Amino acid sequence: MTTEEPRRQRLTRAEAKARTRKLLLEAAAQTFARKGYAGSSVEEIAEAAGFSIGALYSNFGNKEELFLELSTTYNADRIAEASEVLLDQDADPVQAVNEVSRLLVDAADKDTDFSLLQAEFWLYAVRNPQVLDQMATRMRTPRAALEQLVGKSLETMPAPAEATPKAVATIVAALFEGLVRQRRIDPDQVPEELFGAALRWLFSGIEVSGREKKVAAPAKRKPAKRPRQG
Amino acid sequence: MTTEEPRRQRLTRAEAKARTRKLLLEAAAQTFARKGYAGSSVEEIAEAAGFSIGALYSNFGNKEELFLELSTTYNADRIAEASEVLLDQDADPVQAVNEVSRLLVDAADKDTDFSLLQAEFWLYAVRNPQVLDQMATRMRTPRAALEQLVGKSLETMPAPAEATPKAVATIVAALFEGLVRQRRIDPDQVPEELFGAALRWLFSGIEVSGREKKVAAPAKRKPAKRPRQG
DNA sequence: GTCTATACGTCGATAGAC
DNA sequence: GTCTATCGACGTATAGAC
Repeated sequence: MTTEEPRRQRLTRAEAKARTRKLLLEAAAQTFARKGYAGSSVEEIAEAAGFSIGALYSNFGNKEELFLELSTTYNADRIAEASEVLLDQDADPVQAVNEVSRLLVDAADKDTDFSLLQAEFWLYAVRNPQVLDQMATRMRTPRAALEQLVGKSLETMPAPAEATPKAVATIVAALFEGLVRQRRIDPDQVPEELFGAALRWLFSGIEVSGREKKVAAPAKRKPAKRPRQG
Repeated sequence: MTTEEPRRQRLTRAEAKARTRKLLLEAAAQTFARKGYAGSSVEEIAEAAGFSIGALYSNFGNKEELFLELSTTYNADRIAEASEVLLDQDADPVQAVNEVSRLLVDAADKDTDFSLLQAEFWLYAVRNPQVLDQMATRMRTPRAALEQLVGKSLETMPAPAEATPKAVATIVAALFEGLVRQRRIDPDQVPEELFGAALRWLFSGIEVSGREKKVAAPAKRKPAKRPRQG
């Protein structure tokens, strides 16, 4: 056994490095969240992962590349989870929005690093225009999922023309983000129910606005909907 | 003239220092916004203000104290302006909310440092619990002003019991903050009208929710309102 | 009250051993 | 592929001249 050829002991060669990368990225997430990008040293990150500085530079070009790769993979992971949940809702679309918001609040409370990292990513992007485009692009997938969910809700009501899925999705996302942030400063001021209440009021308001204007010029709607299920 | 006693040339002694402090704080705001707290050096700040490192340390204990004082004075200034505008509205409370949101969007677009600094303050506060309390305290004044404005709007409609001024003010603040942030990443996705639209829908939704429940148990209200004006 | 010079530490990144 | 040792640059904060 011990004299076996080193060609593939277990599949160690490539996998060991992948494992190191993963551990380094997790340590980076923790460290960047706690100390910020500029406030975190590569030594700190490497130590938190149980490796040395050399191992870090063997896996990432430099500190900035590590940070940018984290901003990609970290969000990609969350988005994968969230998108599944968002699109897997068969129940009332309106109720689904409520449930989703509940799930997101839970996640935000448990994963205390999340909002900190998002703030770091946002700051970095705003300060580095070329990264800003990347971030806008990455946000497109989860945003599309949210738009789809919101769109389904809007179809159940006589929404006004201004209440496009895109516009309402933007409002919902902003609302959520803002409330999570406020909640970190003063949890008592932002109880869990507030998320659901805000969404209910928002959609109720959209509905009555649509009703007041009667049927608000639905001419642009494509008639070819529900390609399945019929 | 030149041999005159130096007791008070103009009132220079105290005022010169105050002027230096002010210039340093302005330079600090700019630098912290552009580079972040940890990413900014005291030398950079001092240079931007046209002074030396020594002058900075002569006016502030250290980098952290400069940052914390900035977080106080900077917000105090904005709050003073905003509060005036918020409480000076004699028009329709509902319309006033719209106008205020318009003003705030304008301010956010012009003062590009604002949201960056707010993000820095928020991150610093979340990472330093003792500072978090200070921040929560400082936010009380502007929050009270917003609550008052929101409260006036709510009095004009049959709002449900859950729609307290405090709760709705929290939602409005979160909405605004979230939209401003989104707008920095992708301005096209967050047009100016979206702020007003979101607020109209929100308040419309609150109104119909209150109407559906008829008069929603206003038992908790203290009868001793309007101590003046009667 | 402000400036110049400097002490002292830390950080990012590299080179070479294993 | 990872670790240890180290270099050069930069950062905070202080001391003393003016």
